[in-house]
Amino acid sequence: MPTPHYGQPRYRVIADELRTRIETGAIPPGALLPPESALMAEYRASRGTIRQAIGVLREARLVATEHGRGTYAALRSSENESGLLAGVGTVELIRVREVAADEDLAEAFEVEAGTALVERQSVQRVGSAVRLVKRTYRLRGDD
Amino acid sequence: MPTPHYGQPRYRVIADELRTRIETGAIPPGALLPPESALMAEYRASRGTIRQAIGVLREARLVATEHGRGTYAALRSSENESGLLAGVGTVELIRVREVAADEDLAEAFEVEAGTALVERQSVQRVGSAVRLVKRTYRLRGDD
DNA sequence: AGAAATTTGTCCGTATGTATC
DNA sequence: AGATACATACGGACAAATTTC
Repeated sequence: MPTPHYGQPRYRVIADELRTRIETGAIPPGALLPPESALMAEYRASRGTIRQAIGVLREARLVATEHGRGTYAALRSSENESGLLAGVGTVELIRVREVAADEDLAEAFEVEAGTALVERQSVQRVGSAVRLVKRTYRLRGDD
Repeated sequence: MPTPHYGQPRYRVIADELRTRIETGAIPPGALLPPESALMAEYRASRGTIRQAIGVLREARLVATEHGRGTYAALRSSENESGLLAGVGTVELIRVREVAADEDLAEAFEVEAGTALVERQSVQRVGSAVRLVKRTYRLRGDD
């Protein structure tokens, strides 16, 4: 199979399909997703494509992956596992994730509430103390 | 070379090296990074690895890529501090209000959830369309 | 305790399509 | 038209963490 990207790329289609499985409970919270090898067979896609699809879900914090174990559907309470405290710089990007637009954001972007937005959170430190937290929101279409 | 290393994936090492070049001014703001082919030769890495490294910097908004052009070092002074895209469109402060800290914010500021924070929301427009919404959070009385 | 199997992580090389200069 | 760069997709390989036998 060469590379026809008509419309949606395959990894996005696969990501959406897996997202639906998680959101409908076909894959319950905390459960393991099928291993990459199984998804390769099911979707007849290469491993790279499967991993790219899972990467989309991971960025959206819908799944979490552990080396040697597998990829789990996220638990609702495991939201604050960012734990990126390495930088000494003044501004540090903490995370990027997809969130559903609340009413305010939906009104600003003129979309329906619940539309997926990309949220970036960063913190500004003075010494070790957090001075400010910044969250920016963009449409998924990007810049 | 099969796959040496570990301790740090190659693409992260390359990303860190490029980040240093940008932050030290070896690659000045707005300047083009070397093309992928040059980085491939310099680091003896495959294209995918180079692109992955650049992807890390792009996500952190340290660089920006343009189709058919190349990858530029970001204009740190105006772009990184504000989180906005330099010089594009108009910025308008929408509102200031007090909100209760959610779990993420409480953890960042090292206070209890529910502590009052000052939230400022502003939007960046290009024409009439909203490009980006920014929300900043500070402790009350901290400016 | 140890070896094998499973699963994810990373890297390589290649190929095709698309967009811009 | 040609060069450059990006997006997507494939296949193969070895490394590392975990589980299973």
